[in-house]
Amino acid sequence: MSTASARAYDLIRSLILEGRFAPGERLKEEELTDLCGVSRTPVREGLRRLAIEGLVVVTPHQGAQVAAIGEGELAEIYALRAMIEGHAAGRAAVLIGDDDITKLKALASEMEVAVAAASSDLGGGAAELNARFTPANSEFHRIILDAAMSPRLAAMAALVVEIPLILRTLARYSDAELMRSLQHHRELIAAFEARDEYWARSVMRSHVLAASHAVVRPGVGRVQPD
Amino acid sequence: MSTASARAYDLIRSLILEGRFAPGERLKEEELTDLCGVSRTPVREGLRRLAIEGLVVVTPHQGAQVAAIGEGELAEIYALRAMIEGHAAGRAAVLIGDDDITKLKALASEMEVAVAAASSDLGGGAAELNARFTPANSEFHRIILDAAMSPRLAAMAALVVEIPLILRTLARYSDAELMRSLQHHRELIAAFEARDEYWARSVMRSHVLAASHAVVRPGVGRVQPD
DNA sequence: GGCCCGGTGATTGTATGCGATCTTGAGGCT
DNA sequence: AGCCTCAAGATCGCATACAATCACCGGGCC
Repeated sequence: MSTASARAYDLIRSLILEGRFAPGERLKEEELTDLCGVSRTPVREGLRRLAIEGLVVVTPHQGAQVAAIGEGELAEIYALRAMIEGHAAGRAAVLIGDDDITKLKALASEMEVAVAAASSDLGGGAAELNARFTPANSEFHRIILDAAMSPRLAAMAALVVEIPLILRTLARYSDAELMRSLQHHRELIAAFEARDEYWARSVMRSHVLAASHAVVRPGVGRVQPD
Repeated sequence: MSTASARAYDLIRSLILEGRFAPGERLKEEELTDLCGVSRTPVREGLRRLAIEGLVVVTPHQGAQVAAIGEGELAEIYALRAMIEGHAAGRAAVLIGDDDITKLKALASEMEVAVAAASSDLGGGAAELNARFTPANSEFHRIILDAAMSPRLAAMAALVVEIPLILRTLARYSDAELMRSLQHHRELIAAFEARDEYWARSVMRSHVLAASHAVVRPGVGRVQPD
């Protein structure tokens, strides 16, 4: 139990990402105080941090509420994410170490196993997929981001990576889209091993934009062209 | 005097940007309390905000210190800035209104006048340039960013726009570089009037990358290719 | 003489109290 | 009936007090 502020931040954040708070719902500081077991001061700090990450919005003298995002906004977020993570992948291709590539391979395998297991027993597969695929996928992307060795880039990524998670969209992925996602992971690893930053960036962009189309269906509108 | 928190944030921020605190210098909360005339609580909030914007770094139980950035880091920051502001310019080209374009023209003229005045009376021109050119330039970029209508994009820009200002690099611009900068402004306006997002993005990228080379001299290393 | 260790001062982290501001509801006026 | 006004309740913002932690320094031990 290091700092109370970190605990408040982590707890509120996970509650939001788990969907325990509805988008737009007002978050009263005192209420969160009871939930976290800490005082209002660290709660406030955590809330401000989340506000900057875009998970909540705070309006002066009115408190915080869970961020609610529209379709067009989501499309823009994915476009930004493609740009940011593409850039990160490009840098990572130059800077990444062999040990990290090894980890990426392990994670790619794990995701492949998860998808295979989910498609074999149909029905209850979605939940299991969320439980096994999502953490590995997050870790996969995190390793690449860390390999880029740019704290500012990481801060930018934080602004756009977590928002889509509020919508927990994985269940809407079709089998074809999942397979394509797995192939993207393998292709990224190949690009890293070739130390080809342009290739890595292109694949990552494709990866994110493909996910974008899986989430915001009718057509994502403007897409970042090369 | 709206909120004390905002005042603390603004004051500390401007003090850092004015160079009143040396990079790496430790910022004690109580000391800032005296400077701002507010309590420690809003000072802490402002400090955390600045930390996320990258102007200061806070280490637990050790307080905050002004961010110190190296050459390589600066090059990376400019690369990110080219990417972010380029994207913003592209979006702005589609979304910007005629009134904003009018404002951009006025600002471009003002900067041209400032440069002309500075080059006529040589010597003390640099200070005047900083006083007249820099605010107009900041406003110019801010209008474009606002026209992009993406709060997350604006948040990303905040991460990379202000850091180079710590180094107050304008004095190192050569006359040729200044002229090129002015031409970029005019070309950007032309791209906006043509509603050509690709053109606008390219020009903005050029604009930022040119500035990058004016600041980190020996060669900025990797540059974001098309 | 160098290194480890504990005490002390300073500084940050947290809790709580008070004042300011906003929201909400009822009541009166147009 | 609809709108405005205003008062009560609730909630946020800020200040201050207390607790936890860390850095520094002097002394003892190896």
